[in-house]
Amino acid sequence: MSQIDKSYNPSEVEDKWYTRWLADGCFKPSDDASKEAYSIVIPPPNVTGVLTMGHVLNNTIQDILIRRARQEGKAVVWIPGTDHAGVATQTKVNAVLRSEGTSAAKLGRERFLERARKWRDDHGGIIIEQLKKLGASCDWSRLVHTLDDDYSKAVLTAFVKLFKEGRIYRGKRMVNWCPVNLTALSDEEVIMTPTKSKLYRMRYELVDEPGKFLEISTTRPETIMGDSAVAVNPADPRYSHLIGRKIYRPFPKKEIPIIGDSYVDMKFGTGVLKVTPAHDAADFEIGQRHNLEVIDVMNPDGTMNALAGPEFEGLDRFEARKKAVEMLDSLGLLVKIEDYENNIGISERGQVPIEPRLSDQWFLRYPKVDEAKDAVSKGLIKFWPQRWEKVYLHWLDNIRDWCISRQIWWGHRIPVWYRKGVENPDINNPQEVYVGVEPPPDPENWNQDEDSLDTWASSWLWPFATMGWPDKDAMEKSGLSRFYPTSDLVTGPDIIFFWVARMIMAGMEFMEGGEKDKIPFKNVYFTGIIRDMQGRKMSKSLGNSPDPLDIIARFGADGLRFGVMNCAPQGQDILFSEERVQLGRNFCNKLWNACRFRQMSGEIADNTSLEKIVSRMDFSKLDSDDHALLASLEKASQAVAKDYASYQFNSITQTLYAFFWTDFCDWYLEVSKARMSDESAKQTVLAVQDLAIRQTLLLLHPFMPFITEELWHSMGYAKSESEHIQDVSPNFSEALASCGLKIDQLALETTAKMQEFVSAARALKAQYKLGTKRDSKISLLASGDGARILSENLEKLKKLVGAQSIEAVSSAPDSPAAITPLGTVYLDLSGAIDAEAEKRKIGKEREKMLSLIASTKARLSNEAFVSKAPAAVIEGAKKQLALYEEKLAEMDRILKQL
RNA sequence: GGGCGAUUAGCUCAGUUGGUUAGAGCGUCUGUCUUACACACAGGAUGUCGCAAGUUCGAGUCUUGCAUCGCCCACCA
Repeated sequence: MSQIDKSYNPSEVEDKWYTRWLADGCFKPSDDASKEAYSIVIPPPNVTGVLTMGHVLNNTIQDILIRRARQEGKAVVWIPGTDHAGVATQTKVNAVLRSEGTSAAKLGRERFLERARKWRDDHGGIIIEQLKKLGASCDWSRLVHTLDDDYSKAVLTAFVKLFKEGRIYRGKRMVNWCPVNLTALSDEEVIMTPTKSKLYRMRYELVDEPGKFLEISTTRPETIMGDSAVAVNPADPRYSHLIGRKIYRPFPKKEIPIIGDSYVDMKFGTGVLKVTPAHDAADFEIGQRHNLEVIDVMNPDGTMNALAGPEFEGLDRFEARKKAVEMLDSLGLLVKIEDYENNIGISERGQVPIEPRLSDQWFLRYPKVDEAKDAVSKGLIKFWPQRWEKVYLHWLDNIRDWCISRQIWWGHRIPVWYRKGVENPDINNPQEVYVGVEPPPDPENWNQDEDSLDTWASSWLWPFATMGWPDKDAMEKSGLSRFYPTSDLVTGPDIIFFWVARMIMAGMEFMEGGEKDKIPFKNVYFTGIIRDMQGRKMSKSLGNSPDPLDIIARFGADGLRFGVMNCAPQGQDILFSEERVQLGRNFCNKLWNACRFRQMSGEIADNTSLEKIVSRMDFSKLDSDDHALLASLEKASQAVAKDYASYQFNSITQTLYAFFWTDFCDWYLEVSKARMSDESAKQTVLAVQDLAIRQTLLLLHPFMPFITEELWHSMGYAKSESEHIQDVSPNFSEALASCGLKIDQLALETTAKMQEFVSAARALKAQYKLGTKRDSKISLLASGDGARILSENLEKLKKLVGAQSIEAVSSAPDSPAAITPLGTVYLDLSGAIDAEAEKRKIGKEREKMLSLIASTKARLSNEAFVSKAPAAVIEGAKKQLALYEEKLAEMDRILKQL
């Protein structure tokens, strides 16, 4: 053991221990088959991303769970990995290429992928190093990336299986098209955003009745050219007679039918809807019902094509909108323009409005939907907080097929090959379409599908594909049978559909055994979202997103972790500011200095086990403060265990903070200062300190791994250089009991009384500006067991109050007074008492006391209360009243004397 | 339109089965380098617990309604 430094230097300590932990293999699971398994798979961050506060929150929670499980002696593994983030990465690489004056199209698929891989390797893995700085104790030897060969094989295996089951199909459907990234997106990747726009009222002329018009409202005049009908509700008396007649589409001018469809809302706008099957999902369905022509007037990039007419061709869709309005106006067909707010679907990646677009895509009919619902509703998988169950079930109840194909190259290419030279190959004919994990044996005769898979169609396999699935040997090697299902999943509710729900379905679909063996995890803890103090989401553009690495450099990883966890109630959003971290940093410093004080107080004896420390105590020297401290610590340990069971992390930090700062440092260490001058008690007091610090370090370790490990060693708790705090059980009560140390719970009461006494005496001194004087003369007119407590604890109390003497007196001196549980305390001012001030003070307290007595009396004389309330409550009220009356009498006595 | 969450001290939040005088951190005011820690210590000030009704002997806590803020879901042009 070594003398510790004057101030805590986190960066030095953190680097030292992280290196040691890696070298000692601390993050690898135990092979001991008798140990209970505990596992977590990390939500894979984007491989080219950097650490955000969201990651800090999420991974700190996982690390806490993981480290606590290690302390409990489980075989623990936390599997790390990264995600290839298809569209996001391809977008970034495209931008790089653009800046170099080239493009993906110019490079071609192979060269583009080469380039993207290089970009990934150059920028990738930063986040992994950052997670290490945070202290994340992942088993890094298991690092998985979704584009690794083995993982890719899992993705393709899943595809092929689902294809063979008939769950994957290809079809021409309306999809969400991103005109920036030129790919289809799933419904979940579209963010509905209220947007200020315009509602254009225009009029179309009836063909058989020139001069007669129908008024129609639209927000998208640029799609007029794609109109193939006008629809009204058949039940609408205003228009039903028009059904079957024709109307002119203004440009390109053409006769189109008026149709009746009950989809049309009679109450909206004019009750007349223009139908553009190629550019609106609802219109497409109407078109299907009425066999309407589908006129696609746009290019994939959102510019207008030749079908839109020569005035429009080549124009961007928003330019085309302006142009269309101008044309309507000049034709006299524009009735009015209103301001209007509507929901527009925005591409999550491209940040532009998506375009409903008809295209050939691959879809998945989700497997095992009912099983996935049951797993959660029956409690096989528990959600924390539970309310997310509703959200989850609602989504599954309304689930629609998943568009899994993306028109990008960065990802898993769809494992489907079409025989060369076959027009419209039949997907069910193996002669014409080959589907397999391995390419066809004669690749020269086939063309592979150009699309790749949605990234989530790879990450939904994460809990088992990271454990070697589908390869039997790899599964054996990584211990799938042992670590799957995983224990806990920690993630944000924003990806409950993207990821959580899909993983559950994937587990049910691909894993074997009973439903209990198939589920991917037993608990899902949903974190809140980290926001700034104004409640805004953190974002790069707002510049309100602090760099966690910078915070770690200034406050230490432990301070960051503790500060974040301290303000993270279960599932509520977190308003983050640096002050939170200061709290954590300050707590580290408190811990550090308490240990320093312990070291300065006396040589550290054998601290290598709880039993050894207890054996150093002379039980007869234990006084009420020792008992109270240990009782309080026992309570804290139990509260912590209970909070882990319900994932109440902020409650744990609060419990430990309060115990250590208030009970241990503010009271016990101060008390120790007086007691340690008594040589006969000193060793026992030091042993109690050692015991309390040891237990605090153990309980704190999951939250603050670095400083606790450092102190574990420097305070001599480690049995050897190679023992780590993560391997030591945090169990306290049973361990104490087995050492024969019985804790007197009643001591808590005695200590509480002394604390109140000290507090009151100090306040009295402060009132007379004597707060800093150490030589005050104090008298106590004792009540109850006050005299005994005073005499037994005289030295301590003198030191704590800052008194030269505390004398028990039998009659009240003429001095300022305060009422305490030990009796009435008097401060000797040698006659310099300010009688008026005293009267005011006591008078104020007396007022309060009178109202308390009145309300308690009223309660007790209430027939209904006395007859219905439980006996204990009534008894409590009576006791209370007696106490109040006693105090009142004492106040009256003091006032009279004044 | 449907669902969920929040509303407690100047700020951010605890308050888990309804039961003594509602707590913490930060901030603020006063004093202090008191043999660990000024990232600290001691003391003080600050609350009709969003509003209204109800249940109950008793409500910050349970019920209903309302208000404000936030989030999620939903094909009204």
